[in-house]
Amino acid sequence: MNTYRTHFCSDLTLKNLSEKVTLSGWVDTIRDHGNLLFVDIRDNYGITQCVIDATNNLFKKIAKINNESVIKIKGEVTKRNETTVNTSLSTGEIEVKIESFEILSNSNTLPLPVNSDIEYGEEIRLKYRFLDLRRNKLHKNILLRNKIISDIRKKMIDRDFVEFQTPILTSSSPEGARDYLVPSRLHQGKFYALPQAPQQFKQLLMIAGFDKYFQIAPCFRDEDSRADRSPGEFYQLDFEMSFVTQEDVFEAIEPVLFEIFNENKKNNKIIVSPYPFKRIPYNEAMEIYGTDKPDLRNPLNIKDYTTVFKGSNFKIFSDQIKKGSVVKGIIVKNTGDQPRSFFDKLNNWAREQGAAGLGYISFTDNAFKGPIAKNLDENQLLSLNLEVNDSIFFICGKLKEAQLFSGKVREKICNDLNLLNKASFEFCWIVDFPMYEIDEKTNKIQFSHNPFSMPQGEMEALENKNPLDIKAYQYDIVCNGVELSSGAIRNHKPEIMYKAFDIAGYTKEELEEKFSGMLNALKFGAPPHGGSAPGIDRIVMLLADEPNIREVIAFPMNQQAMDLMMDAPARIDKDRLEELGIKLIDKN
RNA sequence: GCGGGAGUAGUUCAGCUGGUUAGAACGCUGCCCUGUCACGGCAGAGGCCGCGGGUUCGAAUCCCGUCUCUCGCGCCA
Repeated sequence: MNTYRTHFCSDLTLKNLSEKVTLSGWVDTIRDHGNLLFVDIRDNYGITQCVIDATNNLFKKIAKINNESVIKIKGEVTKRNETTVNTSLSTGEIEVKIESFEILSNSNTLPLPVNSDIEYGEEIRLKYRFLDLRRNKLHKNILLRNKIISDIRKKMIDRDFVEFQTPILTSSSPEGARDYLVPSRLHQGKFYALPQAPQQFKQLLMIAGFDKYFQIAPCFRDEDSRADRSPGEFYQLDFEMSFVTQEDVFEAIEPVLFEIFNENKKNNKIIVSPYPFKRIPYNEAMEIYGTDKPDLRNPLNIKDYTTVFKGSNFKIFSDQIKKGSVVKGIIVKNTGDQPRSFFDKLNNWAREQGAAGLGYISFTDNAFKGPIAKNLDENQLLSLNLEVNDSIFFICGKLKEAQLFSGKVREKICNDLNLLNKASFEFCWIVDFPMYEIDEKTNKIQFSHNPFSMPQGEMEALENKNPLDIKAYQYDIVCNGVELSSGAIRNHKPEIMYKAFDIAGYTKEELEEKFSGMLNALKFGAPPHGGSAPGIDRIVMLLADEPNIREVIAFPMNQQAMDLMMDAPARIDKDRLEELGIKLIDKN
């Protein structure tokens, strides 16, 4: 190939026997037998074993090389003796007999071993990220990420989506997160904001007539991190389409997601749910799964048992029902014969979670057991429809909190009993999100999602319906309990926009001041349009089967939003601050 | 901002209800070793037990404070 190498470290096989080759790469391991030594040389593509014996005068020099030094070796490809073949390497049938070598770059003693798969602390991994990235797992994850992104790009372009770049320095957008701000030198006292998403720009591109937009878009939000939420920045497959209904958007992206998952899954045993994906209305998701991002691999469902307990002798529940509470229950198969401790542990867990407890009834040998059973009469017990060896767990509370806690119980029991079919990706759409909700602190009506979504029923619904009953053309896509994206059919009519904001307590003037660019554009002929934006990092995380998003990002920040390698954020020289017209205040 | 877990050698960890010189493995240094692939063997160096204070004859261990990392909650419409 060139002066550094004729082959990659994954290339050589018996076909290359007797060839004189040159390899360059990192010293993975040296095994020194005194008069014979092996060097495993590693590059992006693989590992090749090289060998030298003490009759060669280079022997002593090679023996002293540190791991992870970069070397170039020249030598002859030789066949390994049958007993010494290594079947776990693609190059395991040959080795290279070293004839000469050159150290291209020395490595100090490593703070973090590279040739090992054991877990290390995140602090050291992030500080020496370049070493961590050399290691097998992370290296593979990043290559997978690249493959997924290039696949996405191909598939979107094949479907006539057009790729755009949108500004990084922009102004605050309508999303609800905190913006990252960048001070302006030319306009002192004013700030740019990094985009939380290219939401307004993609809508403007639709208004500009480009019909189908997409972008592998960087998004910036100054919010606290989670295991599946990178601090600061993340990437979305942002897309938008003109002249479409909600169903058209679903039909456009479902095959892309299905193929991405099906073509990049770890092995062929993994099943990807076929499209069209299940559509679940928000209210139904809350009723059956107790969450708006259900993991459909979990076989447990929540049902309502309020009527069973309404007139029952179980005072704890029936009294609460009189005050407006509901009772939710989860039937779990094959648990009637679990020991008392199983139920006690769950009860204790529920208390730790802040619930009063977790009552249950189990049905075995045609008898109902458990602390609640004696409080129900026969008809009430039979109406539970339990089969032999079923248990049912009850949650009582105000609707929303009962739903949410039932969701936690559903997840907890599923995990404890290991009921999840891990070898599958189960997609669903959550649709019909409410347009508005009540702010519990202020009791005021506010947007529950993106204020730019089109309300179902449009102007007619805004004028005549109770705002809390209005649904939006707003949808999420969920996979295995992970929210991959939010999307919507947008509101493209200014008069509906004014009305929608009016209901949430914004005057026409406030709206025009905040979103003048967008609003103005809608007045010059905006097509009906909508889209969505699946999170790239989360897609890679699912496909790489990683529990933490930092494992699929080359250079992530830590939980405190610091880059330990580049030392960001950092203090800025006084001169620079002065230039920007910024004076720091000492909060202490 | 709040709650859980963690912080001991370069690294991953052990170290009991307080007790003499703080251990192991990997890595590092030196020596031995011609078929290993996590090579093996012998020897050695390496520690402010996160930091500060307190209790005690005595603290890695108990108490208080503080810092750092991490998971969750709030937050992310």
